[in-house]
Amino acid sequence: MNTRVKPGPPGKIKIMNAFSRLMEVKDFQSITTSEIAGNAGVTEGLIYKYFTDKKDLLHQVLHQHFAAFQAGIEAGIQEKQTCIEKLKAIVFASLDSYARNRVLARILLLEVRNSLSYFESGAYAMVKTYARTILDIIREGMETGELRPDMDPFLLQKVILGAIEHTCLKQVIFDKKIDVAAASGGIVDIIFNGVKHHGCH
Amino acid sequence: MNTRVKPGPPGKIKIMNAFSRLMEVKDFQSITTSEIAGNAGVTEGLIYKYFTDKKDLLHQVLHQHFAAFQAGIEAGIQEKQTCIEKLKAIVFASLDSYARNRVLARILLLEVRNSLSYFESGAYAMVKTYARTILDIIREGMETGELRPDMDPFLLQKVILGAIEHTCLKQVIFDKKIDVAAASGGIVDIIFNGVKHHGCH
DNA sequence: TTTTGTAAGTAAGTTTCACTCACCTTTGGA
DNA sequence: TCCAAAGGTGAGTGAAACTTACTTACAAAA
Repeated sequence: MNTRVKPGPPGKIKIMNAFSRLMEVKDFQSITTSEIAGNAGVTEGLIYKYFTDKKDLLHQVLHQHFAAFQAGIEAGIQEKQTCIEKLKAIVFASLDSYARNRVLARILLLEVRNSLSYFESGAYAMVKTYARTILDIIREGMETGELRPDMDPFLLQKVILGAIEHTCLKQVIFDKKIDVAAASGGIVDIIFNGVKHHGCH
Repeated sequence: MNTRVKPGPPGKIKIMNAFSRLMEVKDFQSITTSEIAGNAGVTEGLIYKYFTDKKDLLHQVLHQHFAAFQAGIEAGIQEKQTCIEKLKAIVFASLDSYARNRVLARILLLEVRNSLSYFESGAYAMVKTYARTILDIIREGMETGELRPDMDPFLLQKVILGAIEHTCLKQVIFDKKIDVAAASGGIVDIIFNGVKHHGCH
C-alpha cells in the first residue's frame, strides 16, 4: 500500500482525470472500472498497471486533490500573526476548498472512511498533517494566552474539524451552495466566543 | 423504497441479527450475502424476500438501532428544564450511545452516507427528526434569552452535530475507547463558553 | 375433513464487475 | 541494430449480488 503519487505516464493521468470527472456526478460504488477506462480512452487492464485496486485509484485521486488543498491552507496561515487569526483562516480556507472542489469533499467526507486501506494510504497521511497543523496552533494559542489554558486541545481540534465537515455535508450530499464567508464567520464566532448569553460586557 | 421496519418473520429477524453481528467485526463492503445467509442459518435467496437490496438491509438495521438511540435521547431531555441542560443531555447521550453501540455508530458515520438511497430511507427520516430536535431547542434557547440571539441556529446545530460525530470517529474507526463524560463535558464547555481567553470575569 | 390461498423458505441459476494474465508496441539508450 | 523496459491491450476468470421457478407450512373457508 501507500503508493506514492507521481505525475506519471499519460495513461495514468487520463485514468485519474476520467475518474475524477465521473466522481462529480456519481458515487464511487456505482462507477465501474469499464466506465472509467472507456471515459479515459484506455483499456480496463491498464488501470491495474498503475493502481493496485479501484480503491487505490480513489486514494491517489484524493491525494492529488488534497495536496492542492493543503498548499492553499499553509499559504493562507503563513501571513497571519495570531493563533486566532490562523484558525479563522483555516476554517475559511477549508470551507472554501470543499465548496470549490466537490470531488475532494465527497471523497474525503463520504467515500474513504469506510475501508481500512484508506488509513494506510498516503492520502490519509496528508490529512493527519492537516489535522496536526490545527492542533499545533491550538497548543501555541494556549501557551501564549490567546486561548483558554484550561481545556483539552484535542477536543477543540475535534470541534473545529467536526464543525467544518458537518457544514459541508449538506452541500456535498445535496449539491446545495453555501455562503462560505458567512458560515466560516459564524462557526468561528460560535467557537471562540461561545453561545451562552450573558448580560455583562 | 422507504420500507418500514416491522418485527416480522423469524427469517427476517435472523438475517438482521446476523448482519448486525457481522458489522461489529467487518465493514459493509466486505460482508457477503452468502456470509449473512450462512450466519443466519437461512438461504441467500431469503434475504431478497425481505430486503430489496443489500443496502436496504443496512438501512433497516440502522433504523432499528437508531430507534433505540432516539428513544434514549428523548427520555434524557424530558426531565431537563433549561435549554442548555437539554443540549448538554443530548451531547452526552449521543456520545454515550455511539460508544455503547459501535454498530450504530459505524453504520451511521461511515457506511450509509455515500449512497443516495440512504437519504430516501426511513432511517434517514429518523436522523432528521433527531437533528430537528436539536434545532428546536436552540431556537427556544435563543427566544428565552439563554442563548445569544445574534447567531444562526443552523450553524450552532452543525457545530454541535459535527463535534459529536468527529469525537466518535477515532473511536469507531480505530476501536479506541473514549471517556464519554469528559468528552461531552469538554465539548459543551467549549461551545457554550467559547475558547477565547479573557482576563476579565 | 378437504380445499385453497398466502406467507416462509429453498436451490439452482444468471449477470455484472473487479481483477488477472499472457501478449503486443513503442521508445530510448548502448 | 539490438534489446530492455515501460506503456498499453483484450480476452478471460471467479466471486458475489441478485433472480426466478419451485416447495413447504399453515391457517381459514367450504
